[in-house]
Amino acid sequence: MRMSQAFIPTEKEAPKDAVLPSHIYLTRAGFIAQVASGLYNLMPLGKRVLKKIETIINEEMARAGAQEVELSFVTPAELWEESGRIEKFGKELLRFRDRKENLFVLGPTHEEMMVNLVRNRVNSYKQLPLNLYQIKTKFRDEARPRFGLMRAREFVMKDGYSFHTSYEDLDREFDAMEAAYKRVLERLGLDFRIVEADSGAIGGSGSKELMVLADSGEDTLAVCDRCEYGANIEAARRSERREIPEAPEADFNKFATPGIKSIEDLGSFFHVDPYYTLKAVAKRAIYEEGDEVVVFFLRGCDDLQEVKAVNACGALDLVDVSEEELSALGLVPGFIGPLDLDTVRTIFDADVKGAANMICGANETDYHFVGVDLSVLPEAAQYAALYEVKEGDGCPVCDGKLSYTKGIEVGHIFKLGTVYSAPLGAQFLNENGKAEPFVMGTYGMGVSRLIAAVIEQHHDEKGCVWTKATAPYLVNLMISNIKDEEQVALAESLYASLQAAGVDVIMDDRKERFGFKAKDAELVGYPLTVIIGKELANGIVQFFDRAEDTKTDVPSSEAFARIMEWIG
RNA sequence: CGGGAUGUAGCGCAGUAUGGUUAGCGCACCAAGCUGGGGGCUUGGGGGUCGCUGGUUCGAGUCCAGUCAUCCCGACCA
Repeated sequence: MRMSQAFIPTEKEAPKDAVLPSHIYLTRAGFIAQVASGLYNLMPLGKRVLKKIETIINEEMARAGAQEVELSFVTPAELWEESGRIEKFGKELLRFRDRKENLFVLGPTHEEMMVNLVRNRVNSYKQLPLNLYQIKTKFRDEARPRFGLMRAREFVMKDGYSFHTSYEDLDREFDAMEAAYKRVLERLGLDFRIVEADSGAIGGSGSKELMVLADSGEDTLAVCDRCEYGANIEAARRSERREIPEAPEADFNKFATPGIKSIEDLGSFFHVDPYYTLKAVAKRAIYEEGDEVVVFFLRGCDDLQEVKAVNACGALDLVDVSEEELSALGLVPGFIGPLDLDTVRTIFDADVKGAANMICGANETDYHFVGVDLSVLPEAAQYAALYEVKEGDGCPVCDGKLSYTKGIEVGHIFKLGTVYSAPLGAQFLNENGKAEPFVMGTYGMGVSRLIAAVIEQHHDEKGCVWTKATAPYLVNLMISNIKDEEQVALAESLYASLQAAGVDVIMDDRKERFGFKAKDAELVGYPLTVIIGKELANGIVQFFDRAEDTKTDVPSSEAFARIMEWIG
């Protein structure tokens, strides 16, 4: 491409609405242009990057034996009613009627559509397993689109679905997809982590997220400093505690604790480690039908992880409860304890099961119990992991320590089982001629989000720094002075040779000054800019490596060979 | 959906408090010339329903009401 003819509208100033580096630079460098909230046009450079990512995904999917399809973007609402998700997805589903008044939705994800495609077409175990995917525009009417391509309403996603006769076979495919996704991200040149994730209300036995590590990531991850373990904070686990504080000596007793409501105060009042105090967190659990107050108990040194709490009580959501509501249930905020507490549902963190020497609220204003042995709790008490992992906690798989980092979720794979196939009646006949629902897996990857993720991870104060695999053009031939015939001649010759060699090359043949072109090259972020300028008089051109931010002199006669060598 | 802010040329902004010539500035754009290694200079140009609707007024970018849009914080996010 000749830059003099290219549509690459770069801008000196960032749009005032942009906050994230990816949003700022992709806009300034002429990759994307916003149309409305959460809607973006991709300009030529943006489209080229998208295609590169798509190509890599397609190659890895082909290698993994998945087949590409393309499902219609507009999907009949009946399918969503059939699966029951039309309510669940709520306002994120953009609905509309056609001229015959039939209701449709713009697909936010395509489980229903894919199951619908396969059911009644695949009806024998002999036709399984099957892995179908597409790379397609999706639409989710997000309550709050933001961060440019990172959280847009319309976006491009690779979504794959696999169909199996058994959970064992699903496990095999799940692992294969994890490996394939890993290769995709490695090829893109990204620093990432595959982490354990919350499966959400959908359930399923396994769920992993692919996280590109970047400070601007919206997810908090707990990662091990020694091994590969990583998990979304919502699902993170830790090893058994090794250092248990010395236990306070006290017989069971009721103690006056005037005004001592917080764990911190309680600890200093009794001079005990918060480990031996019992924290009570009351929430209102919202169910599909009805709601109730649930009190979660955990050690004072731990904090409640809300997603784990939601899963533990099977609620759709947890909301805060007012002190008045608690009082109405006979609960005394600041003094809530588990003993003889039968007016509300309670759930205990597994770590307090059978704990002794505990201090807990007495369900009476200004009183706590000391020397409590929680083995007195009824057999039927519910225990679950409720704690949130903290930095410094032990890794659950090795001797390492966990620390927090931020990640951008660019992929999510999980084992669906029969969650969709059963309600949608998608079945096959097994070896015994008996009908069974497909066992399914689903594998998503945010393709347009990956464009932003690359820049979040690879940029500096001057602009984008594309990786070799994602760059819109790998090599930029910059003619310093377009009036210099010698410079033009060399550039033209290199341009032709590189094109013939199949290299993605662009030539800056604009009638602009050196500085302008240099700034532009840095902003757009071509991995290699070959500066053909005044040094050519001495037989020298310069290689500007964007990622390394270095300039290297190269004899002009060796330019082509050295470019090919640089590409590798 | 709660809280906050902003809409003036393609982009970034001033002007609005206290209504009053022809609505300004920088960048970008067009023309000519100079310049040619870090977004260069000079001269001359083009480009505006001041988000929209209604109201107050002799007169509204400016005041009032409504409305739409966009962004930020939070809630939400298979």
